[in-house]
Amino acid sequence: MNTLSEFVRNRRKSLGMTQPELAEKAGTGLRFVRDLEQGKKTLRLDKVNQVLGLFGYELGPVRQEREE
Amino acid sequence: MNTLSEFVRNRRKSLGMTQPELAEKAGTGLRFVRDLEQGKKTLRLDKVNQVLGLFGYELGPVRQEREE
DNA sequence: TGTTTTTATACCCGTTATGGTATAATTTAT
DNA sequence: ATAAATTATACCATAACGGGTATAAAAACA
Repeated sequence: MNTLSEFVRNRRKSLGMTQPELAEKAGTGLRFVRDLEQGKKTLRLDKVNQVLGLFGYELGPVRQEREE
Repeated sequence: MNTLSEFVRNRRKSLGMTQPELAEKAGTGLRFVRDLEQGKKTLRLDKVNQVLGLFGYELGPVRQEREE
């Protein structure tokens, strides 16, 4: 389904972090981290990259996944 | 450098489309397509995906490129 | 079971992305 | 070279993202 939100949540948990901790380290608001993990589609690119950067990742074009 | 903007521009040109044509097919504004190809960092995720979808792509987490 | 921690939802509000339009700059073609 | 097509830049208006806060729900734990 939504690989991005799942990716963030899995990475965060595998590092033993809470949402507030992730938001603090990424320099974003807590609300944003929650929207991200909830699969909100209208997020801003730079904010998402702030979070992914903590994991050594960033947003880039990938082949479309099958929709659900 | 900015793989996303380069990706869009290359795909668009390889399909022989102009920016207005791409915007029209993607259902976004022309200004957005221009911002995208210019490497604007604060774009909205869903809008970028509207464009990438035309090429069978979408945004997803990828390993970070060297910033240089 | 009850308590604590974590996550989800709801609200207000400042900031800003987007779309549209117009104009300038650049590229391409003749 | 000039002319046409394409792309870049600038401005305005509206919608909505993100931050903050408070509360509710859920999960984790003893």
